[in-house]
Amino acid sequence: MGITKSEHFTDEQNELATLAKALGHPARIAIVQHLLKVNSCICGDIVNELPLAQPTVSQHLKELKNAGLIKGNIEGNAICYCLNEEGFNPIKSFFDQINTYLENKKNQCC
Amino acid sequence: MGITKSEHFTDEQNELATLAKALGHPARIAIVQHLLKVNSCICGDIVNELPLAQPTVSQHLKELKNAGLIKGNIEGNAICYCLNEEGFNPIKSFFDQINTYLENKKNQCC
DNA sequence: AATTAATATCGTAATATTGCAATATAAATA
DNA sequence: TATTTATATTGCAATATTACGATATTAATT
Repeated sequence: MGITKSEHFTDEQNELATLAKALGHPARIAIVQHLLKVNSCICGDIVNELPLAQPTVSQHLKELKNAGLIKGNIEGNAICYCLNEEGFNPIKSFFDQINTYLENKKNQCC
Repeated sequence: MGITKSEHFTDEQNELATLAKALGHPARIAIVQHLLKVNSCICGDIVNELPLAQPTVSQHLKELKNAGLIKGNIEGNAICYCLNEEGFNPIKSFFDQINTYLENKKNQCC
């Protein structure tokens, strides 16, 4: 990302940015969309779904997991992934604020 | 970002990722939050608000503008920025989907 | 016209991200 | 226990992001 002065921002700002950044790649959007569709699936299904090599998918899954947006359960020698409800809460309330604002403000700029 | 194979993903996935990436930095979250609070303000106010130099802030504003999340109106020799309502639509409907899903699914993983 | 004020752009160093081959790990199965 | 299957980790090259000093641009003011 380059040099980021995260110490100069609030915890909330850093948390929201981390969540947004986790969603800031089409492969990770595709993973979330796939989990929305199938509810839960093993890693191999996602590898088949995406146009990327297995290590690359594994890395994207790791980033989504680190951000708290998905969770993985060991299931035999496979790992079953699904969305993590609580992980979306901060970003959900952020967009709720924005939506409420935009609905009331009717977009009058300057 | 490194090598990103955006041609392998759908337009929707690329668009959502672009919007999320634009919000994936605490400075840009802070800018959006500030605009939420003051409705609109000139660039210089944002420079004073953030712990970053003017060229850096200008660059962050440019990225938010390129993503369509804010717009800037020339006002004398200053530029007045505010949120761009339509820009948030794709990401809004994406999170609406996620919220609807999570409310109905009650988070049953695997 | 020169100066000031506000913002953008350029250039560049430091750092982060992306992608994947090679390899490691861990569980199931033969 | 050797092999297969599923996933993660390592290492590295290519590329992107971040930050900011220096400088350019543009409009207002003197």
